[in-house]
Amino acid sequence: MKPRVRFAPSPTGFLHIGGARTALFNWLYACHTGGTFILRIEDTDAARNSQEAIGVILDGLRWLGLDWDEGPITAEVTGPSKGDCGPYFQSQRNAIYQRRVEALLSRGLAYEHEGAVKFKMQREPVLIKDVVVGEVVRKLTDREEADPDFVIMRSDGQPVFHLVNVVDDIEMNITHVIRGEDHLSNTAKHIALFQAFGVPAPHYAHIPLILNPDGTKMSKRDKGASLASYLDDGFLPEAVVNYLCLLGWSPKDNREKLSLAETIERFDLPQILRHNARFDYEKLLWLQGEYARELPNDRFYEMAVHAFAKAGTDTNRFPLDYVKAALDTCKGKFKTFKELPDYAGFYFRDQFDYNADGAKKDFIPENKPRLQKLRDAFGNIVLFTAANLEAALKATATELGVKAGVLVHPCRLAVTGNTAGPSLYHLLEVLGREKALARMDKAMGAF
RNA sequence: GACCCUAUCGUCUAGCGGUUAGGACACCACCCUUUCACGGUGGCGGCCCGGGUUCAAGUCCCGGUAGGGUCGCCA
Repeated sequence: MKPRVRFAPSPTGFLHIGGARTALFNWLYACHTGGTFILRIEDTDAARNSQEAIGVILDGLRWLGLDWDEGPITAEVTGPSKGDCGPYFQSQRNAIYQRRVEALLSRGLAYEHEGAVKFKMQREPVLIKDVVVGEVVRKLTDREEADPDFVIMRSDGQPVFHLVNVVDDIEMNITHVIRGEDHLSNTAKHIALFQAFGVPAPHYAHIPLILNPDGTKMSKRDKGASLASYLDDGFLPEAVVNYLCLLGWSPKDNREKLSLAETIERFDLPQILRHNARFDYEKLLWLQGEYARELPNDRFYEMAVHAFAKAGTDTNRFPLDYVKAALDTCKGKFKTFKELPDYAGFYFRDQFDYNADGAKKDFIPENKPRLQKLRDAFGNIVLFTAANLEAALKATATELGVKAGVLVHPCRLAVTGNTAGPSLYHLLEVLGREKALARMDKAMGAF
């Protein structure tokens, strides 16, 4: 029988990076084994569910490219779905839970208590066989010792997580439960429930958690906790996926950058690490740079234009050839697309401030006549190309008896306002004679 | 408080009883270079502590310590 795995998030309004990694590992395992990946929405807590919150989950998974074989198609709880085990929203499966609870009740395995229904939990330790962690003997805690039973249906008739989780795993024929290690202790309850229903428990694989850089638990508020923040910050999903694969799993051959196909090929449950991992933003940034550099041009332009639009710059007001030429000078020189509007904004506006440190260093009296001479040399160029600009600048430098850098720095600052940026000669060519010379003229007034 | 999991450079990791403990990110230096980035070379830096077992322990066992998780009519 082919594995059937599921990602079962609850709609809290955001998708945690750790949840995304759990989804990824489930998806990878399904792909690796030719199994089925199911998306089930655990929206039993009516108080904090909303269609928007569900949309966040679907959008996040789609952005990462984690397509599901069974589950909802839209964020609408009564909307269409794919697969034969629906509904895939737990809020729509109440009759099923009701029947299961009644079955336990009638067999004396559960009982009513203050309007709620409690499950009769065994007092003996439970053996959890985990593919990742190994065999774990879970004893009762002191509080559980006092009352080992737990609520499976609230007094308002709504079922509780432990119950619905197990019932749906049974109903949906889940063979492998791959989830965060925060569920390991609860697994004893789940195993007891499976026994009560007379169904063998699935295989369990509890994966380590993702922690903050300082080792503390990564909660909602922490930087980088939300998957959506990576989309907002202009990361590439393939970089995020690649990075997430490296947290708690390793290809073991000293490689970091892996294609999805290779990862699917190599991924398996037993080699998942047992210890938690801290999130390293710098390493993600490095992978982002790796993927950004080799982005196909069409996608690069699309993302770049979008990044500018988001920053309030409509690049469509400029000729397409100009935009593309401008972007070509930037490719591979920045990492996240969020950086781009600052990096190359000078192509799309004539008003900008000069970098203060740069101005202090380069806009000094002795550079003014030099910049004037360079401006004149540029003005005499017939074809305003990078090669000709470079030749003119170097000739001018020789004539003045200075190194090229002496002219390069003030010139860059004059035409871009920045001390760093694309290749000077290429950006001048793209900018064109008129703008380039005008900006140099204007800068000389700032000395 | 109880129960469970974990422990290799700052971080992510390789390691499966015998290694000069390897790689990546970050950091530092140098090279390349008009800036930045890329690339190249080199460097810094680690087996949590204490007991065992063994000819031999990062690797196995026990204890400690530290970190994380769980014990809800949240999921």
